[in-house]
Amino acid sequence: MTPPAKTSANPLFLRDEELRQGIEMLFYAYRDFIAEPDAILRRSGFGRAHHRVIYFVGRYPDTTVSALLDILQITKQSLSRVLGQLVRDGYIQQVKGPQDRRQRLLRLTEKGRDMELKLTEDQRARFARAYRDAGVEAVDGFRKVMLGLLTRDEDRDRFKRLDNGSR
Amino acid sequence: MTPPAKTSANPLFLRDEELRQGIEMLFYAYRDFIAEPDAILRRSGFGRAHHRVIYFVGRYPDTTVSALLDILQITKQSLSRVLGQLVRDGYIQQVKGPQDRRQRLLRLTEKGRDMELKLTEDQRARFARAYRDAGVEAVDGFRKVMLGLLTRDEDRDRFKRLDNGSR
DNA sequence: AATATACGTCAGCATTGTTGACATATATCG
DNA sequence: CGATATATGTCAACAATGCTGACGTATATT
Repeated sequence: MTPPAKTSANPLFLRDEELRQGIEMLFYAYRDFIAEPDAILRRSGFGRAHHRVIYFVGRYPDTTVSALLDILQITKQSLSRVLGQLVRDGYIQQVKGPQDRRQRLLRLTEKGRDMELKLTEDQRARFARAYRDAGVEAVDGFRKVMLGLLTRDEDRDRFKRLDNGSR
Repeated sequence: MTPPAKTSANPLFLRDEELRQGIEMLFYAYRDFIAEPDAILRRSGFGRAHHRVIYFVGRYPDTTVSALLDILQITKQSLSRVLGQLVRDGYIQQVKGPQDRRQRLLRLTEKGRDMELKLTEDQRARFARAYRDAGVEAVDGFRKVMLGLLTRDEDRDRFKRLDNGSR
């Protein structure tokens, strides 16, 4: 009838400690991950939301507004504000969908591409270093856990196995 | 003199693809990670910033304001706003530091503890599921990579190896 | 022809970050 | 002891980015 004790001999406590470490690692990693882009954006008069839009438009050229909304999980009004600025300032170009002419397909301009590379430079370097130091096996474990954290299968599907063609 | 081609035979492209998948996994994981707490907070009239304060005060009882600022990496004015609300609403209690009486040591009240558990319930369940599905080896890799992503050694030091006492 | 969908827009509000300035209590140093 | 540094708090203004609600237009589908 005694409550679970918080000692290292208690497996329930160990488990909670492990889970909380995960929570915190995610917090710290994300905090550090956005620090450098945020500083760059600040100097350019933009914010984190602009970065996300630039990133995913660069990643999925000719994507639709709906698809972008589904990725970002924000309202169209929130997206509209930053997207409008990026279009007006010449970072993103909109073209009517060839099949469905209601769509506005999004793509980066040269200027947008330059900005995208500048913004993700630190983030890519950060992953390059972490991956290199941890080793391929650890990277595989990292991916497994990260995918397990996601809510939707459709998001997991975005990460098809990397193939180096050596078959 | 040809530029690097974006084909699956090109190792540079493969590498960039791998790094970008890392970037995106972090984005999606974080997005999903905060969705449920955000919804709860919204109903309680709080925001994400309140969650972070409640979480870390719960994690490090009797921590100082400075230590909390160092974790959150925000200004004291930003912290002050949410911390003040949490103290006024009875979630957090402040006591003068016994050694250094300039300090205001922070700890959760019963009410604060309840809220903390409610807020992290989904996050802990999320990690429990991801860890279980991925396996212990993957978890180890996950931790290695996550720690590699951090900027500061002092943050890495927060994650001492888990010890199950079986030595 | 009616209805649904894709997208845009205006307006207002809340949260959360910032900078800058200033105040108080307490600790430390010379 | 007196000067200085540190820990914390506070007021004010501003910017970015979420949200809800309402309404409008163009195009596709039924």
